[in-house]
Amino acid sequence: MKELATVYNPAEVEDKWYAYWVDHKMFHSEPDHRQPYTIVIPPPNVTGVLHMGHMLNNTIQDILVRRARMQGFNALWVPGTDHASIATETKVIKKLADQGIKKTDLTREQFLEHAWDWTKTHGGIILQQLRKLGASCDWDRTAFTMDESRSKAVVKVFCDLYDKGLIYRGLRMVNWDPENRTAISDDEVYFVDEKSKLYYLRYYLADDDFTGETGAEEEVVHRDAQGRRYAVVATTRPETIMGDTAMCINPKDPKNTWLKGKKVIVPLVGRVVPVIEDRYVEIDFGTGCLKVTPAHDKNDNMLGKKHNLDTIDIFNEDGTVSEAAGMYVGMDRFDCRKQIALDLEAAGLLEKVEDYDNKVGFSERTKVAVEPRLSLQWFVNMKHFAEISLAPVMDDIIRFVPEKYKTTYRGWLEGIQDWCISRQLWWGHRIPAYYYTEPASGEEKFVVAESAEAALAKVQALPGCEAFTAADLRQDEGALDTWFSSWLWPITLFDGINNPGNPEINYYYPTATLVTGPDIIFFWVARMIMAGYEYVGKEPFKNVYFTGIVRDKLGRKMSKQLGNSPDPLDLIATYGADGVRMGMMLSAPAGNDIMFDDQLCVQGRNFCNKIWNAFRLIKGWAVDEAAAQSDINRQAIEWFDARLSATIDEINDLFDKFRINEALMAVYRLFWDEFSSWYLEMVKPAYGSPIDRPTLDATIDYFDRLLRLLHPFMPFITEELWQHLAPRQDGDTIMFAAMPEAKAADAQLLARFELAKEIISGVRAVRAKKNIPAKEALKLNVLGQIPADIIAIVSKLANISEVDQDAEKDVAAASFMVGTLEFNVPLASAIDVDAEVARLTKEIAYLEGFKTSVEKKLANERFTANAPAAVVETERKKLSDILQKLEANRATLAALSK
RNA sequence: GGGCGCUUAGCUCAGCUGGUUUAGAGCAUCUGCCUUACAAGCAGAGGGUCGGGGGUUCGAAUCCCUCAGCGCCCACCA
Repeated sequence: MKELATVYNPAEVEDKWYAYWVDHKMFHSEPDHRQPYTIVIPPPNVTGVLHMGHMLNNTIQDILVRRARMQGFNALWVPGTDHASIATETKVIKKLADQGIKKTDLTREQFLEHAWDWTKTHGGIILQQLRKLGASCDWDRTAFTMDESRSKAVVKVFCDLYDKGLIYRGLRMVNWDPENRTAISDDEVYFVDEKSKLYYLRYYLADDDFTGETGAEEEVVHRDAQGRRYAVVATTRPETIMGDTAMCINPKDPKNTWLKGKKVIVPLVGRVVPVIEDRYVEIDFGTGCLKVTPAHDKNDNMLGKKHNLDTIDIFNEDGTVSEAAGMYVGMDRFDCRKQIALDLEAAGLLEKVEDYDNKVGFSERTKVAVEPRLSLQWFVNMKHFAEISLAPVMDDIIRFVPEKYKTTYRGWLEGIQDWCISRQLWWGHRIPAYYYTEPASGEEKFVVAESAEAALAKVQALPGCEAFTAADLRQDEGALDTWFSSWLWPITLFDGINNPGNPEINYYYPTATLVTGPDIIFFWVARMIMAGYEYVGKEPFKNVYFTGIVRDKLGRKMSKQLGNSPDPLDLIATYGADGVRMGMMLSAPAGNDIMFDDQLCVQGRNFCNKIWNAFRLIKGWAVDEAAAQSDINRQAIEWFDARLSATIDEINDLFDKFRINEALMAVYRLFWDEFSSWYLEMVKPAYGSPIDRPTLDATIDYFDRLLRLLHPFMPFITEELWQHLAPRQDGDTIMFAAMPEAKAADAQLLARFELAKEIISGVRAVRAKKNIPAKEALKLNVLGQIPADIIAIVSKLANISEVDQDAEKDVAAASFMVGTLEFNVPLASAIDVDAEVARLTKEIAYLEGFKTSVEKKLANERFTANAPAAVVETERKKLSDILQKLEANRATLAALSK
């Protein structure tokens, strides 16, 4: 290896090693005799670009999969993309609009051609970006939710569920997105608090039979100047009055009793509608009168069904007013609201307008206000699926990390609604339902089949339909919800639907861990569990690790509008992929949002540099084959061996708990503090001197093991250094080097070294305080005894020329204590008596306070009687230690004061 | 409206089946060092009484109640 720069340059190594891994197919997996460890990527939108959320998510997956690979598992991480029906279709429509093309001007085939073009142009960019991050995906297996294999499976599942009676078609109130002109599921709607208006409208009594006599009802009846009676209805949506087919009151509402059995006139529209009674109406809201528009409100629809009301759909698919409304035809719903308010006002039918805070549902994709709309859609009956998917999560067969999401999951399953899976979109899996006209009745009927041919065969088998041709069948125009393909992802990646029980699905399924955000726990996680049990009979994954949301350091969600989201590729260019990965992981406990700050990447980059320089040091050592190993070196090796084992235990435990950020911190400290600051300083030969062979070999071995521990977190720098640490051959890689395992660590040995470290720090503190250069050797007096086998190490690292055990107190010396042991450092210059006195006085005051609290505790009979013996014993030990320390400090103080 | 979670050093977080020397880590800060691995560094130091209040207990950051603030999820009040 050539001369190494003092600063690590990631740009020089990252692409090189990624290409090496790919060229050697090191990410590729085939079933074999080893235990599998499978991760399926949450497929990003095919036309998406990498954002910080992906960075976090994929870094975690890569860490898990690389670690498993090194632990001897047959690790596989399958990549792929999602066709993202609505999102992609929206983008394509927008792009076409820029070219002056309207979707409605195109045929389905023409539109799909544009969509595929778009997909091919922008598709997979994100997968290229993942390579920069170091993602060790098996690219040979890259899948797409709309490729042939996945599409076939989706259709097969649809037909299967239909045959099982779990999919049905029905006229239902759905959430309608007028922008994309499609139904969307409940989960794709988000609610926003809006300052809106509450309009109070007059509904005059039809056939007012008022005789002029006033009765008890007088005070609650509204009359206009002519004495005509009317009811007042409060609504936020006056534009829907054309769809009113009733007015509803609560039968127990005393102030509206006079309306019972009456008919009222819908303002402006002039339609006479009945007053119905239903307990659903809140007496205290508004006037207690509710206008009922069965076509445009979920609850009104429920009322309509219950009371047999007409349903008048007054909106077109795009949210404009329809012919059926009879007025304002063609006007946009929101323009109509403004206009109708003006017209009502002019007609004297608007009582008043109040400010009102309410929630409005918006389409997640198009950000357009959702319109409740009655339409024929396809649904999955979820009751069955809820039943098969609850227990495995509650019983931890599928483990959720963090656990709190089990509650969320249960809550959703318990209140589950049928899943609307049809979308009036073209980009997606087309619904395999085929319509035909039944000759006998002239009614439209349909069959569900996996192909047009199969559908035709089915129809031809029906009486009177024998002569049907393909031209007599018309396939459903709609497509399926994207999640209807995603929920099969862990199965279809191994062809488990088309080819059940094949060797791949048997081997790789169930997968190990799913890493995803809690925002799609219902959309995706829950449904994969359902599909897993339905189609494989087994859980799709054993663990689900929910990541948090990546926020900026001010806690704001990263967004394009705010411009607070860094470009991941820029970050990688600046800090290196390893540095960025580390920055992401340093503050990412499972399920907690992470406050991302470039500073974290700086820390990651600095750590790379630290590793780099430790390597430079070791590689720079000359070896003396004949030299004997010193005691210091032998002890340092023994100690680090124990230290390493203890940390490996800790790391394993942390990984079991998915506390990955803490595992990283443990390796970080192991490398930086224990290895670099302590171990290397212990064995480092004097400048220009060679090192002995056994120590060099041991050090290289430790470095190798540390690189392996670090590799899942920082794949590039570890591969680079591992390659140069020892002679390697083409095809060698740290990726498959075994993850170091722990041996039993000698606790006493570790304790002895902790004491040595504290003594060394004590001496260094004296130096710092007295401004004594490190080069100047000092003498150390121990007022007692320290283990003989740490003397040499203390001497080397603290630059001590002589250690005097059982020494007498030296008043002129600087002193410090480690535990109850006192140390004196004789100084050439006089010590600062005033400063020492002040220090000791402070220390004594502290110990006195401490002593009092412990004594109080021990004097309490109820404490000594009730507390466990061990606890009382530690309190006694505490007290005796305090007394010893007090005595030592007091003696020093007394001597100084003489 | 219901449910869940959070509030510990300047920042981000551990600790919370109550007791392990009157709370730990990383970063940041301060002081001194360009000591031939690393100034993207080395050595040393300071800093919190655990959101407020009440309770249980011999003993509480750790359990209970309550108040306040923050966040998330679910829900058909027009």
